[in-house]
Amino acid sequence: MTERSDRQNEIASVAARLFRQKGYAAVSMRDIAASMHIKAASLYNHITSKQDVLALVLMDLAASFTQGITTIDAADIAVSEKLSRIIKLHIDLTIQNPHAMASLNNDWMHLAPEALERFTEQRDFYEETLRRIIRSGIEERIIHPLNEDLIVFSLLSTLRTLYLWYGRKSNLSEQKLRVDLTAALLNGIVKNS
Amino acid sequence: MTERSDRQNEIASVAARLFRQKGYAAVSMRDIAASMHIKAASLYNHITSKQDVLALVLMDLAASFTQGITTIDAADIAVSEKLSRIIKLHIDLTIQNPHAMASLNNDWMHLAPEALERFTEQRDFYEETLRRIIRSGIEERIIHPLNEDLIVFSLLSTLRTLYLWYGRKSNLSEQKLRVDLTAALLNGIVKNS
DNA sequence: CTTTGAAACTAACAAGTGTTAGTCAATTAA
DNA sequence: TTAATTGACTAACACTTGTTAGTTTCAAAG
Repeated sequence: MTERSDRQNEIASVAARLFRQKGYAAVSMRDIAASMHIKAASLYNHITSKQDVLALVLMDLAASFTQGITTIDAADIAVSEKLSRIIKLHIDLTIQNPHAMASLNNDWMHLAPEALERFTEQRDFYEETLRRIIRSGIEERIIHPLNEDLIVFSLLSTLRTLYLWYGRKSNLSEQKLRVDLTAALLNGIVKNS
Repeated sequence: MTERSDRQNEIASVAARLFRQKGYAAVSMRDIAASMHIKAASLYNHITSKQDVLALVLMDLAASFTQGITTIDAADIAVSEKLSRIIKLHIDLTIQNPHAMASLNNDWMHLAPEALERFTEQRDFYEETLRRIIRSGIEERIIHPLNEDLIVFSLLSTLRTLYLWYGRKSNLSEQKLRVDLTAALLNGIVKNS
């Protein structure tokens, strides 16, 4: 895996936007090319296949999540602080890559077999790490003793689909988003629990 | 819109499963036909187009959500009870239509224009109704005064992606799912809030 | 200048797409 | 028994798909 050229990054950026709108399968190489004002064949001077474009869109972002949660998990901090930082990680990466987040959720199954395996490995690792954090929180009596898988997926469902509505509705600042989202996810929305 | 035939329901059922696996655009009419052990052309004895199949998959389920939240909202019950019932509504409909739920999230933009408009109307109505419920909860001091759009989408993100993991992980009963999910969403996961 | 390299282009391909037309066998209604 | 309907079939259509081959343009390096 060599360094990515500027043009490759442009392709990945344009493709991510289109993938988000219509999904990987509904976007043609001619669509991507037209958005760059070139012809489809010209794309192949920079990439080797359509699946390669998808990998360009996904794999860096997936690696950022892997690296992010690894760092957080290794830190010597309380479980609740780890969770707060994980929420912030998702917010930061979503703001930086809103379009690619859609493909991360919906298009990853169209990766070529080798890339697909690397992707699912990272995804499994991420979920497993988060589950370990949740479990230790339950053992420390810091987290309510609910089903731990349920907690993991309840958190991830919201965090992974942040891209769907950040920026669309009442444009709250990144800071208020983080504070309110952390409160909603960790402390709940109903009073006097 | 006439009554749906048995064969139409079979097509919708098979298509929903395939749409979930690969997405609408990546599923061909020949794929759907092969899953039913007939030829693609034979499908057109029962449906008029591929987009029609998608409408068959989506529109009934969308109507169920609309009807469900309308009934709940009209009931003379506390806000927290409304929220509990909305959570149950999502659980019930997800268990009954796990595959179609995926298309409801990811494939609706491929509907033909008229169906698309009806769909987005219902979706907007659903979100607006939920937001009104949340807002009245905040005004009654029952719900924490967080950003109301954030609360709506935090809840819906989890509820709409239930299909992704129900049945996959530690097979908890429908009852425990409902109880724990309600607790996690409404009361939060961290103690002593 | 000349050469080289990158990056665009045109043209074309084989395969797959949704869909239509026309046919035929079997079940149902008269 | 006959007529009509249903629902499968084969064959084909016009179009789009990802991709390759070969060519041209043009700026940078020698």
